[in-house]
Amino acid sequence: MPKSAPTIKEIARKLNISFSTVSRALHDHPSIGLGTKLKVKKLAEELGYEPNQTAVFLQQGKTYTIGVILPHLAESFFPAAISGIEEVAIKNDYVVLLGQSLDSTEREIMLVESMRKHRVDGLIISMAKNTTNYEHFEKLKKSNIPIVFFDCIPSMKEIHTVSCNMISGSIQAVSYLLKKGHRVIGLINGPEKLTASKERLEGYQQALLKNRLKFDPSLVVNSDLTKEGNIKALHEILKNKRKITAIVAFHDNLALDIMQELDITKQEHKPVIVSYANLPMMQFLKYKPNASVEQFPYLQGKKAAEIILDIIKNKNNEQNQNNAFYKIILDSKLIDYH
Amino acid sequence: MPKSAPTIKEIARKLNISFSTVSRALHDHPSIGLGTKLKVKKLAEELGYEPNQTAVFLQQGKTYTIGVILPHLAESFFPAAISGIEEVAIKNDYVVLLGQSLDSTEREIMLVESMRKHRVDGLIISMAKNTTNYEHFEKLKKSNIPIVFFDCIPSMKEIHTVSCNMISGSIQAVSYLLKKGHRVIGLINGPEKLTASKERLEGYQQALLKNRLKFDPSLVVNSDLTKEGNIKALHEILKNKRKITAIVAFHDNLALDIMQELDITKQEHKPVIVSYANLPMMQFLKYKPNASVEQFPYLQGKKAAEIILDIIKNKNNEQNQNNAFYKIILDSKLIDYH
DNA sequence: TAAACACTTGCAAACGTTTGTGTAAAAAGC
DNA sequence: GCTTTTTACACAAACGTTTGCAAGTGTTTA
Repeated sequence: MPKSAPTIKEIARKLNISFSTVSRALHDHPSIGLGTKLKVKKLAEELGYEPNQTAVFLQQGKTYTIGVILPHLAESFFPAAISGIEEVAIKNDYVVLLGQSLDSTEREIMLVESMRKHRVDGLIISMAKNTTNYEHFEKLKKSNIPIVFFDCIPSMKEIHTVSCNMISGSIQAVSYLLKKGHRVIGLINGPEKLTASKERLEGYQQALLKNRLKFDPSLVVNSDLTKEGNIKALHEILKNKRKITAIVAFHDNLALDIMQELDITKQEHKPVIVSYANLPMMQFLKYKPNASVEQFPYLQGKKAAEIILDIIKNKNNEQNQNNAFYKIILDSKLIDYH
Repeated sequence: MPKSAPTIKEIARKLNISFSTVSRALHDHPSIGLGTKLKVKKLAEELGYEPNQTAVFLQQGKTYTIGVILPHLAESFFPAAISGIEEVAIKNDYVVLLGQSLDSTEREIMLVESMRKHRVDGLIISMAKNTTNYEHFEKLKKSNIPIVFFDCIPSMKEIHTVSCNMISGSIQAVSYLLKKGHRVIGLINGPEKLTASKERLEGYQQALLKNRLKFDPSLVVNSDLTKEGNIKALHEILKNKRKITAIVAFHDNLALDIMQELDITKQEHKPVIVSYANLPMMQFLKYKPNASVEQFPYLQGKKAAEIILDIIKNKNNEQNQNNAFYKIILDSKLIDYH
């Protein structure tokens, strides 16, 4: 029968001193005599004493925990982001509470509630794709729990955000193709309403403009990002009257889907493809896009964690009167695989 | 200036009743009058009251948190395992504290300490690959924090474990190759001391035995699992006097490395390859092993979580006298890609 | 009419800390 | 040898809960 963990009171009793003295001794408080300090520390060591953090949490009103809610870990973007978050958290003696929303708003709400109950000091969230109601986030703000959004960000006012600007990467992607001589470049984009899609389109258009080419809306199609949707989008775009020699694909996965389809249907002139994500698995692939836009998930996670810790630490300063909101935008970058 | 969260005491003051009454009212304690019960609940709702869990934790000596420590999330095995864990955790109103050891013992120790300080109710661990000293785990056991190990398990007595029996999968893998007519089958294994490696070898030998073939030790080489190590192992095995027509590879990643190398060095008769992991990315690959052994990470995670919760919940029963230890072994299964 | 009983509610201790304040004894000043 | 300062410790409140026990009503029973 394992005895329960030793407490300060236990040490105090055994040493016949008050438990406040024990507490101070363990914290090297200057008003404690060297002798007792040593005695206390020795006994604490012997008993394997560890402060009960839940008590400390209650006392300090802090849990040294940051919550992270994201759609899922299957996409390699998120493990990378978490690693960035964890790195910063560990350095600051914080700990990471994880929840996957699985892109379900309902589950996201539940996770937010759960983390609120567990009194996380701050929250880092990549929103579920189809969340449109932000009440649960508002409630969180009212609870005085700071949030930093990254990657998939709600369209709310007065929030802290970290994101990666896809426009720059898109310009690079299209410019890359233009430089290679392509003039009829298709864009298979994601769902129209997504910010991510809008940014890709924006960059696509800007790159054309820069090169004094006219934007042809018929060269842009949207996919719902399922495998069938991707294939459908591919065939749709190939129907274009003009001969498409290159395609910008919303994501590496989409790129792989359509490359497979191009292969299966034995297209004679396969278009050159560039996409987004720069998934780690790409290094293993023989047939892959020509280039892919890197979104620096690790860095995004790191930044988000730094911000949340900064907010947490300055929470009680006069600083918080100064209602400034972080809005970090990293630049994406095209990675050429050849 | 956001006001701090409302407490039971606040509600009590506003209603001019004692806070113990409030507490009981909120918990639907039978001894509280219906009238006050309603009053209390109404006001609690209005104020947006949420019990301060850290206080509850302190009171109950539980945190409703389970810690998960694993090497890293980059390998898709672990996100799947976490998903299984999270699923069970959520259903039981538990929450998941995550830490990546990055296969560093030092970091693993730090994480264990950190989780212990945060008083997780239980811990699920996939050990760092090169951890050989188990003091930190022993200390945990002494602290009366239950642990369930999965995937990579220390060779300790009296621990709870969930693992996937690679022997069955290995037998299937080799049998698969034998059925295809291969008689000289190489095995590129992982580091010799790993249980995972031992099990693969064991299965390899058993399959041969079953088919009355003699085991030839020269057909087995070990790799350190770095890319260079994998390539080196490939060339070493190909030097064999006998003509190797098939290879069993320790892991899909190893398989991909050596397939790339076979391609680069333009071997005329490429051996057929089967490997382990059944990585999700395989579905995207055109050139991949013929088959791969699935280890059911989601299921392993789920089982591990179910066990840890069972232990936590029965901790104070007389049950814990009965020193039984869970040892769940799932069977692996060969997945044929063709 | 007193005793017994529900039914409600309040009081206070407990969980394990941290920390402000009070107070002895020891050291210093004169 | 007296006051003053310093040193080293104890006391107690607080963080927000839960819960055993006591106590106050009002109602039923003998």
